[in-house]
Amino acid sequence: MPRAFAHDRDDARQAELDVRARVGELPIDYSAMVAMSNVFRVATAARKHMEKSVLADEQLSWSGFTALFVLWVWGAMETNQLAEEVGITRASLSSLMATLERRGLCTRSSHPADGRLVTVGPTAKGNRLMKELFPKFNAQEALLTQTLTATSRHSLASSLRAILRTIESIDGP
Amino acid sequence: MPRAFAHDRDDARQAELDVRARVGELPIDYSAMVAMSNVFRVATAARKHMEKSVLADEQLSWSGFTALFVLWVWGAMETNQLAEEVGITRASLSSLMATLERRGLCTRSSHPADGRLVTVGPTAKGNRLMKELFPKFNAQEALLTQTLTATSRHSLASSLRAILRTIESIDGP
DNA sequence: TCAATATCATTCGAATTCTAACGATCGCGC
DNA sequence: GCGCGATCGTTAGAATTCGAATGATATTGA
Repeated sequence: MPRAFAHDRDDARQAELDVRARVGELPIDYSAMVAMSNVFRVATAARKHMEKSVLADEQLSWSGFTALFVLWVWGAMETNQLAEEVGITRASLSSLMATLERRGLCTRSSHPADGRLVTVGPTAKGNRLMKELFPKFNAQEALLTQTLTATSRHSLASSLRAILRTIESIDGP
Repeated sequence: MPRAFAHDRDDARQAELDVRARVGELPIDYSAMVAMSNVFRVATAARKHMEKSVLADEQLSWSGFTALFVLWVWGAMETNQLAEEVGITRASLSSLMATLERRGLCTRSSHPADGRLVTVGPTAKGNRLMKELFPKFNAQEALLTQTLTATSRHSLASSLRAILRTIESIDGP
């Protein structure tokens, strides 16, 4: 088990002591360090778990799944907006869409009024795939959070939303 | 603001309703969905924030920073262990170490007793860099969690550790 | 009207990561 | 001693991502 982002309480405390010993007298916010490092660690481990248990069978990348999910729930939108939803740059979305379009899961169509814009939408095949895939994905989400009470899950989500608000107030929407 | 992983309570509720409308009568665990999607979203946004505000100046990748931090705090170790700490494969660590070694931040030395093993350690330059960089990194962690109370941060970390335990019990250590 | 500026999607090259395959090395059984 | 399977770090090739540059289109201002 990694020590750097240990999840056992004793190991976490030991990690804090180790860092404290290394940093010296510099002022460090340890509760922020422990909270954020666990966010990163869980996200990495959970994403890898999802990719292997759900996405690998369908040869779908993480971003590909996210884009398809967004299009499945909210329908067609412009590439600019989809890129923000997925959390990648427009350049990355451009190549991602090329991949998804080649597999018949998405379509691109130019905006009738503004020739610069491109609208992206899901195909029937794409929507069918997500209707089959999302319940499997969600079942794994439920599995990973099975030891948390409903109250803990809501508290977790609430704290994370607060962090997200702070980030967006700093880096912009 | 993205709708898919909205952090405003009303938007989050609306997202849940939208998904509910799309999924139909299939049973979905919404508290798990909201909790996990916020983990992913915060991790992505926070990582990008850190890369731009702290790591970009030093031309350091996320994994490069993580590896250097681990070596700074716990000292030299074998590549196998370091790869697990950083959360990348041994193959990825191999090329990462080549980069860090070329910049004079790490050293590789073969194990005297076991010719297969390679021990990785930080250089003085690497340790100096981390001593300068980590306080800046931590200051940003504190900034991003500034709206959370100490109790909330500990609760957040505790819930995340519980998820981590579950993942490791499924996917192995 | 039309040139200058802005915005958009895309392309290009570099960096990072992964899986699979490889060669080297170790430990075990005979 | 000596194969044989296991383990290690590395390499090769593919996929994904990004920043910067590009070309097309729209908008603004003189």
